[in-house]
Amino acid sequence: MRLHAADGLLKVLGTDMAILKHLNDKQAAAAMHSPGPALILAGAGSGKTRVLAYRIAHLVMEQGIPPRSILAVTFTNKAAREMKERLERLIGPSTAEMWLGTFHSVGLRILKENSQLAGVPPHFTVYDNDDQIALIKESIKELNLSEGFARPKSVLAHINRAKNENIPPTHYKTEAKDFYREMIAAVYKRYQEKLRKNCAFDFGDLICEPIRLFQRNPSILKDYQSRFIHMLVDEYQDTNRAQYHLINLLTEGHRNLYVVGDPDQSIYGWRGADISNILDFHRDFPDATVYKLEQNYRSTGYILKAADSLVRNNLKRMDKTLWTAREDGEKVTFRMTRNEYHEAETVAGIVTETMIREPSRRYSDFAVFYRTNAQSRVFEEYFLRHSIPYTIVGGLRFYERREIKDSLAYLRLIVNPGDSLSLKRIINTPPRGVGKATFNKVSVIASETKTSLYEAFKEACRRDLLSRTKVPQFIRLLEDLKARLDTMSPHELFHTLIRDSGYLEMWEKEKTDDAESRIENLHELGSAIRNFEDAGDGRGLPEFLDQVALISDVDGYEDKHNRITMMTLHSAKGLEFPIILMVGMEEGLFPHARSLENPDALEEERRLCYVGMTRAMERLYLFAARQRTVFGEPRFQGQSVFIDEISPEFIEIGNSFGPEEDRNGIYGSVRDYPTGHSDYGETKTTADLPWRVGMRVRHRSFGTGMIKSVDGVGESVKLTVAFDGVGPKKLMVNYAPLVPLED
DNA sequence: TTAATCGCCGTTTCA
DNA sequence: CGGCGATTAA
Repeated sequence: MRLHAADGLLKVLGTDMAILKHLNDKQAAAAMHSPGPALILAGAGSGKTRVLAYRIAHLVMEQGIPPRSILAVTFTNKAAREMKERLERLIGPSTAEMWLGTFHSVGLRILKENSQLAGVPPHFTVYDNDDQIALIKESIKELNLSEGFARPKSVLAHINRAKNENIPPTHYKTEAKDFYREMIAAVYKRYQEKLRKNCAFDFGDLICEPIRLFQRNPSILKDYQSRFIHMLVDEYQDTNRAQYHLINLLTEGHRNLYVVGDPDQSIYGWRGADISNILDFHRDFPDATVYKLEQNYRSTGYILKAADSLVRNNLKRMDKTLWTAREDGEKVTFRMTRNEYHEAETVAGIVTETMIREPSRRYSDFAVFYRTNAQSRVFEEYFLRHSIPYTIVGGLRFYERREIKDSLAYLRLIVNPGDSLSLKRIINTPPRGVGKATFNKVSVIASETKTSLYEAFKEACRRDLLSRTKVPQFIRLLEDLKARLDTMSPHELFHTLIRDSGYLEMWEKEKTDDAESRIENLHELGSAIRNFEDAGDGRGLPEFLDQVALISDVDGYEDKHNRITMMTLHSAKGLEFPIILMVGMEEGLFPHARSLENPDALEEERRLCYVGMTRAMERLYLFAARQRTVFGEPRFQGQSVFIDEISPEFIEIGNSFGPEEDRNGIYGSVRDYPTGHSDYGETKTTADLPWRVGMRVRHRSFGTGMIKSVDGVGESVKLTVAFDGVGPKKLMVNYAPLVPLED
């Protein structure tokens, strides 16, 4: 039965035939599940994305479900985009009618479609973390609380947690047991009022507000319920309470809820993810069919077994056994290094050596995973210095840079003049003669007239209070651009704005390298806007700003460049690489110190480690540093418990020191590492080494050659060797199969 | 009002 | 070590 003509592959093949051909039995059964609730327990690398795609194809092509009646939620925009491309190939362009996005983008879309009922103008703003902090600081000040007691960061954590559980300020207040919680409740209330005054939503609101909208307008909910006949949720183990609530509302009539997930990969507990959503799925849907996908297609045997032996240490766990038809491959390797510099060097050594030994290798085959973003710096420096191509996913995000946030604030203000936070950010950037005193004066006008700050500044201009400042001409510029919002192209508007507001000039006259790169970033933002525009269907500035707000780290990541990828373990979810190098495997860093006293948090760290390990297809290396500089102070932490928890038969444990240091034991040679600038804490000199310029050597694959130069010290020595007939190669003696040639 | 300097403080992970 | 807020000087 094929009610919907489509142009994709499956039109010719027959969908179910294709499913039987391209999926294994378990996958096929899951993809062809008949209506009603289903839980797909999909282990790492078990092909869940494929199942999800074929499931949707099956619904459309065989069950005759119109694409517009399908709502599919993924974890990142990138995953959504990939799913969309895949489906397009399978079923053709009707894919465009489906709702396919992240929870946040779906929430945003619902709110945009019903902005009036949600009580905001259609061009509301989405606030990010920094905006949230700024708003909370304002709230704390206004309530005359001290920032020492009400620390903005932890207040935000509490508020976010409440929103993750769909708890509104009023409810929070009645539950508040102690003084601290009452304080939080007060800030939460004030914060929420401020959000509305600014015509803004935060991330939590993108889930909670649709829920509220539906509860207050049952007919609207009905519309969505009858529209979306099937709902599919990927990464179900990472949904939070509020999302769970939203899912239940949307599916309560037809109960066609199809969720895919893996409890062992739940790593967002700190973001409110509630693992019991998946563990207790059978309680909510006793009639649900459960499908288990346990065949792993990604990793070699030892990698999989090592990861499995680790995660088995968790007590709160659904039992499952992943297996692979692939060969055992190489054992997982653990290496203790001297310090973080030596760690970077060792990692780089393995990469370059592998590149030399295996000619078909590309840099993009490698990924470095770490627990915290701060760890990337050392690697970045090392790779930069040694011209090893790399790319970093996440970290200081493009859209979080100051110049970008400033320009976005300018743009937001034009789209949403109610956004007082953005106004506050840029009213005196560049300096326009608006200091504290002036600002307060205008704030008073705002509260007297009960308008936004922007209106208040306009009013102040009218009253001629700001003639000493550059505000009047600035306001004129904004008004002018606001009027041209619909006629002028977004990138033109952007360029006019940063030019005429003096923002660009502010950086131009600085003439530092830093300022120069900021200007480059501004141009890059300009082209990002232009690309967005060119991508089509009349989407303008407001849509651009929405999209920017929901962008994630991995969203922009493309592996087409031949570079080593570096990212946090959290960003690594859903990706895979032939060779993985996981660094910083030290107690206190990974598992992180803050999880050590809490068993649940420790289990989450362990799952995070599991996620990282299972990204590896062929080889997995783990590293720790014996000494690491934290807060500018040297710290010594032992190797991670996770190393000890991996069954010894799957892992080979060693260190990257010479035998001499090894003899000193773990802490024995501490004083050998001067805190000064002696490169890698190494005390040996090149004189100790057998390698000398001019010496002849033999390499297993390159044959014989002569040493041209010797760089570095100790066993981190790098040699440049001119091989006879092969040419010059850079090698690390540590890893290169190199022997001196006796003449 | 603005710029410069001092001292404190705290590190996960993110849409 | 680095970022931010508060304090001070111009």
